[in-house]
Amino acid sequence: MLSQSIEDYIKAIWTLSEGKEDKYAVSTNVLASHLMTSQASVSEMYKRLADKEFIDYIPYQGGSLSPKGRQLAVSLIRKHRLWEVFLHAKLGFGWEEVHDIAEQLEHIHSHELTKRLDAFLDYPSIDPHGDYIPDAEGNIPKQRAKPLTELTIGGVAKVVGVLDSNSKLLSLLSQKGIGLGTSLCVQSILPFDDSRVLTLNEKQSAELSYKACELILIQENR
Amino acid sequence: MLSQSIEDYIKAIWTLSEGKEDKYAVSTNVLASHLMTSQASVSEMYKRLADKEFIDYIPYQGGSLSPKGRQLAVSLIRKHRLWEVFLHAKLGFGWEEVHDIAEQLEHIHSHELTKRLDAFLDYPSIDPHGDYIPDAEGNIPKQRAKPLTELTIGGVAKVVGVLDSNSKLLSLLSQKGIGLGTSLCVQSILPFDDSRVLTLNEKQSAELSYKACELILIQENR
DNA sequence: ATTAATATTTAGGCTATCCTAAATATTTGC
DNA sequence: GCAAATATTTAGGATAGCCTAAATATTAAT
Repeated sequence: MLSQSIEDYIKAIWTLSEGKEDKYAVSTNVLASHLMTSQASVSEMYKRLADKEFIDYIPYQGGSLSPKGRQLAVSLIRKHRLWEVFLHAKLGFGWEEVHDIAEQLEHIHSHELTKRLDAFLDYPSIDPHGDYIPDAEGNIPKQRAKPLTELTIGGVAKVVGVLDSNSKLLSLLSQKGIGLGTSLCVQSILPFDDSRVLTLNEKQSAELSYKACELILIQENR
Repeated sequence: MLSQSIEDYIKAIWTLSEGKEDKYAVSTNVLASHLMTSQASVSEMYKRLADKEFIDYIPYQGGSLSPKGRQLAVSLIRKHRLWEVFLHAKLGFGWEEVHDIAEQLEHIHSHELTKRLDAFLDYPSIDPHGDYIPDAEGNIPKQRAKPLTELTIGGVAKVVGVLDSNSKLLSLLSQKGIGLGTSLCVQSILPFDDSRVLTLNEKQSAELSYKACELILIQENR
């Protein structure tokens, strides 16, 4: 059984090497200030983590996650983000309040719990901050989802989430035929209020206010 | 901030002195075997707990919860049981599976979380094992709820819960006009299958199978 | 009431985790 | 390419828990 402390270190290393090249090593310096602890503690923990084969550690160079470490990190991130969705969508916490509680909930050990929570939440793919939730196998999209307002005219993308569980927004969207997975294209941007005219699933068209577009997260087709 | 270990001790002392007289002292012996630890560890922890004023401790006599300790214990029990309801009613875990996970969840610190969870679950008063859930002020009924099958003819009681979130049972009950708070009296017990004939709220009467009565929890009027 | 049995505490150690200060490597500036 | 600045590790020590074995209290039995 792993201590909370070990899990915190692993998650921090993952976070700090997000988007960096493979085998990116995190220095004790950077990790210590991220975790608000001393470099000495990090140095010591690096040895312990290397022992347990969670990281590859070269003294004076820093640590990088091993496959085993990355798997643990991603499962923590998955739990963290699923709990954030729960707190926001089911308990009505604001997106800015969910982090600290999820920080504790992510350490609950139960594979079955995670599985059932995922199903209960209807298999969400993004959390209330717009970050992707790794799937059960640990896969996670590389880019961060961006709001529909950042899609330029002619751009084609897929809806991956909505940044608010406000039921009015959701009902507006379902009324217009927009949901998770909907493929859309920006046809034009109207003058004055910047409303978007969209083509949905290459068929119908719909108009959506700037305010609504800000809360819709998309993943652009490459 | 309190450690998980301290919380476990406090909860164990509460559990072991449940139903006993006020100021009932729990011996190191009993507590050690309950927590599967050594008596020496308990003895040591007793000193720490007494220091922090969670217990009154007389060496060689054992420890009893102080008001502060009792308050902490009850808040842990409350969280534990609320999470059990969540796991059972919302995530579909069997009542026998919920304990171990709730054991971890009860240590999550957030007053607001507990409050919102309580509301989300619609302020339940019993957990999936039929135990009462302390309210936000820490009040908890003394007796355990018992199944309707244990109410004798002529006995009057109030429905305090249902031991299964099986929606078929719930819809059967609402169809018959039985819900939380319904006051009922056993008019007769039918031969052969032990079905109960009940008087509801001193007005209508209803018949209920033994199988259904087993899952309905009541609190007898004194 | 004294001894035998039982319960409890103390002593002495262990590990994980943290800390500060000192020692050692590495990097950078000239 | 060496000295100064910076980064990293090691040394030494603290605390919370846990353990076993030894010492001490209490209780029970004759």
